[in-house]
Amino acid sequence: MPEGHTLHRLARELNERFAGRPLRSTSPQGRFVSADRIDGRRLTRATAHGKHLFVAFEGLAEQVHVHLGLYGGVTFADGTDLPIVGQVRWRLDDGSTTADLRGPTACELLTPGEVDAIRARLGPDPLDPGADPEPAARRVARSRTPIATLLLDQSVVAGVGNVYRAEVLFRQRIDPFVPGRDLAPTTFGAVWSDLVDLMADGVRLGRIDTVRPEHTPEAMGRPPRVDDHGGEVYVYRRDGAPCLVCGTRIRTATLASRNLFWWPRCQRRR
DNA sequence: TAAGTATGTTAAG
DNA sequence: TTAACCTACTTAC
Repeated sequence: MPEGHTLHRLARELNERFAGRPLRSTSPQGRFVSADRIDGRRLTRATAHGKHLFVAFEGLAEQVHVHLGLYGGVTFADGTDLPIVGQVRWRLDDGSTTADLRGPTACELLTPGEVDAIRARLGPDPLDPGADPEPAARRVARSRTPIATLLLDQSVVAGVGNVYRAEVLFRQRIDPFVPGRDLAPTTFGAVWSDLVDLMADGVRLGRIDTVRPEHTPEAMGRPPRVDDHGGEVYVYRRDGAPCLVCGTRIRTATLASRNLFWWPRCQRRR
């Protein structure tokens, strides 16, 4: 379930559970070859930038870089020496809790220079309280690329994935195909501040909920919905269903090889 | 048993 | 633009 909120939540959980504690580090699957260089060290700090996680350890200049890709994830469980279930790339335990990482695109030990290089190619992150959205606004304002494509470009805004993209464009009533340069001057600012709120909710709740109180099934007098990905949303993967606002049907299309969901009737703003 | 799918990214053509 | 890669789970045959 990895959009930016998942990684920030994971960084927080690693800090809460493991910071300052010496950890056992192994690679049950054998594919994280540097796991033993971490074994026995104390975790000093886990940080997230967009969808990237960096984990630092005492006495080690390098940091572990993790990217979960499409379906990677970390599970925490009480106990140690637990049986290995499935493919576990990296296992950490502090003597009482075990964390297992499965299915990441990246799990590697990187030099400070390599870490800087990754961070340098990422845009501002709505989950970073000190982030400056101006560089992102400038990129959008100069681009002929559709706003829906720009929002998934991690060098423009870091951490937005396919769900937040579809949902923020619906909430702001923006036509996904409008070129960035054709958006009204205030529109990107509204997108950014909505992302700041939505993604902070995502970190807090551990799921993506985007439906405003006035549009919940209860408020609308409709039966409750269960979305397979676990959140309450307006458009993501609701193709064929009626729009929660106007009742017409959602459209779906492929844009830059990702599924896009939107309602043309509600999303006309530029 | 095989195929398809998923909140992602990179490299090859 | 396409294929490849990482894993688990569901659906089709």
